Amino acid sequence: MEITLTALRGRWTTLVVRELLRGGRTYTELKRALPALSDKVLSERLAQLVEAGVVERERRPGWPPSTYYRLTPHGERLGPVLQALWDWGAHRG
Amino acid sequence: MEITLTALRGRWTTLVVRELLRGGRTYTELKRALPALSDKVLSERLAQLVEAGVVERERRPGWPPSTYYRLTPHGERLGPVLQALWDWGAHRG
DNA sequence: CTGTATCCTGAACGATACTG
DNA sequence: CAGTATCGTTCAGGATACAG
Repeated sequence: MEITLTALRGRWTTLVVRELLRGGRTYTELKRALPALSDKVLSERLAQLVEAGVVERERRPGWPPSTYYRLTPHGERLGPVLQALWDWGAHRG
Repeated sequence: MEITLTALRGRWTTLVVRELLRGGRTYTELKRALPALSDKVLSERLAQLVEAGVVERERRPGWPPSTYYRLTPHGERLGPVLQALWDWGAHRG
């Protein structure tokens, strides 16, 4: 379970995952969807998620340069779990 | 969902909740169960959880002084959610 | 026993500038 | 376009001392 804490640590990490749960995205698309994140933070979170095996990174050849991010199968399995977490938060206690 | 992030923010928060999912605990019992946490961190996390409506605090009269912590109904509902998170982490994918 | 006060470290964040 | 470099800020956390 320490694993989970390491994989999802960071204030913005789950929001990046949420964006990718809706489908693969390029760097620019993620940036537009999450304007609150600086380039630095977005890059750091993506690298962390790749390292954790949650996200897969694919450089695309051609011009303009493009990098595509998508969830791995492991990352996809995070969907219902995070949904449950958010539902809990939306619920008045 | 920002609510969830605020309520559970902090590296140790979910571990404190996990301990309380097994039943109410006094401060000393929590401290023994989570020896990695300094008094300061344990107090801070408990105060944060009380503030978030996840945990209930009850001072008990008599000697020695004692304070009892237990999950609120809202906190109890966190059980299966966190379990799912930990299961995800335990699963190599 | 159940905390609070103080001081310090390190991680995450934020803003701006710059490169392949 | 997709980042890295740099610098400053903020905040969770660790250690120790002390108080109600």
